[in-house]
Amino acid sequence: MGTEKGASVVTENEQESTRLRDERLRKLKELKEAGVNPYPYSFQRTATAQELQDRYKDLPNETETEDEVKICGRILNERNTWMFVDVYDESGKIQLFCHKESLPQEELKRLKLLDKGDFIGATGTIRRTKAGELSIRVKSYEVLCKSLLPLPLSWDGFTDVEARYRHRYVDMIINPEVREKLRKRSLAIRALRNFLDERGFFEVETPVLQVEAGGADARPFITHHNTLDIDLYMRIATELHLKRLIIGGFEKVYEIGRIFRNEGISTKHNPEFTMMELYQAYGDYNQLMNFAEEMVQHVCLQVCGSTKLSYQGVEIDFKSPWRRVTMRDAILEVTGLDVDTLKNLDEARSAAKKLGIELETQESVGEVANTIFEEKVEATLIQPTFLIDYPVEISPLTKIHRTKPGLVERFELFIYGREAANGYSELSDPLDQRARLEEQARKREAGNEEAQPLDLDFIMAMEYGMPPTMGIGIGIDRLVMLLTDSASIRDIIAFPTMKPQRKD
RNA sequence: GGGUCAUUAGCUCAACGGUAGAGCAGUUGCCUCUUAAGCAAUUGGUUCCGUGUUCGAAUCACGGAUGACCCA
Repeated sequence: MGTEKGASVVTENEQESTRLRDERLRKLKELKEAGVNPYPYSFQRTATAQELQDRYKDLPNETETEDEVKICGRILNERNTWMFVDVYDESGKIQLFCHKESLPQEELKRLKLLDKGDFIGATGTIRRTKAGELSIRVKSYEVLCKSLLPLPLSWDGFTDVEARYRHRYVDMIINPEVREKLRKRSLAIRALRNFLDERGFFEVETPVLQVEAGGADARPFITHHNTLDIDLYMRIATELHLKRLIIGGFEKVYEIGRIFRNEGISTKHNPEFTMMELYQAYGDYNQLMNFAEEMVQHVCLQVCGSTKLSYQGVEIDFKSPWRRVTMRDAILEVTGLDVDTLKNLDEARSAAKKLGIELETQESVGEVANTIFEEKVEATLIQPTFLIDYPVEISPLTKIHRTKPGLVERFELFIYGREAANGYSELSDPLDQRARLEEQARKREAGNEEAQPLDLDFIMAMEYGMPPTMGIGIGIDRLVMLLTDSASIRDIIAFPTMKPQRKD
């Protein structure tokens, strides 16, 4: 089979016998024969590694204490034939000092049966060595788990990108920054949730399995319900259900949920990702931009301790207020082209061509304008920027602009040249909504797989009446990428989607 | 979807058409000592898979797999 580095020890469904694993099996057997249970049930520690480091930070070198502690964790290094053992728990590292004068003869000999990667629980007294390392003079220890596979511990690190993502648990053991980034992700989501909860928002959960996957321009995953014998789609947005909740009488709702889009995989795209969408009745997109910049700034402060951060060597400042620029002005600034002067599709297409942009299926001035923006302007928006007032043609769920014909009251937030959020004054006119979704359905018929389906139940809900509403979706993964200075979305997803290894 | 590059021991990497190697880890022995870190000896390979070219292929060609980066 085609193997890859880091996985040759374990193939998909079988465990290859290897000399390194066999050594450990031998030790496992010897432990059992000595009456040791290598997989016991629990261990009561009295302190974590970091607690001890903090508690004894002023203990001078070459000092012994009588303070007895019990610690546990995974062994990641050993020096001088198991005299010094580095044990790591979630909080950090503590060194064990296993001296023949402190350990019973039998346990001293049994150290040989340990390996890096094993879990151990140790009891002993606190001391600091002459080299300044806080240690535990071990009086006794017990094996808490015998590991069978060797960890990729090498001075040069565990760097093979593919192996790291495929065996993320190993990556987490070896590379502490993996855990740190996931911790920050959790912190960011908690900060977001706290922010919304404090403002009276109601957290909801809407269906992942849907008969029609609407609310965004994307291709869905298809799945199948056996007893109903129907195909269902995995959601590509939470928008249409959250609006139904607004219609149902909730005035402030949000959902932080997994979204599935059947698209390519890249450093910025994972097929499943997390989105926060919120809807609030009686607000419009101007109010929403104020709210969004306050919210994102809050999350940034909570996670990074500052509104300024460095992303891939570029300083980004999340301090509000953020620049707001219309799509027309942004294009004008960068290209010198005023899209308001384009009277028809032909003019738009030739203007785009002059800018060196190749067009494909764009069938309206608005779509061409959006393409020009994406090609020429998007990458220049480094600091947080609200791009406002989008063409109606690409915004089927958005309310018509109150003063500018052909435009809608929509913004997208760009940071580091990437889309980070999308918000608008929600379309509440059911007749207009029906017309716009029918137009989308027409595009779908014409072969555009990303055009939105006609969700008749959603239209019906709208006909019962939806108050003026503002709504926004924020891509959590991309935000966390910024907050953790991660180049790849895979770095902030615990188990990113990987193509399986083919077996031949 | 297109291009470029990568894949060799558990990990990190050499070898560039002529006997597959190193460091680390592993094993054994000595040592009760440390901070990449004791000393000595030593094991370990489907060179990602397949088909060619060649007297001879990790190396060259073609096809495939997976990944990374860039582009659309």
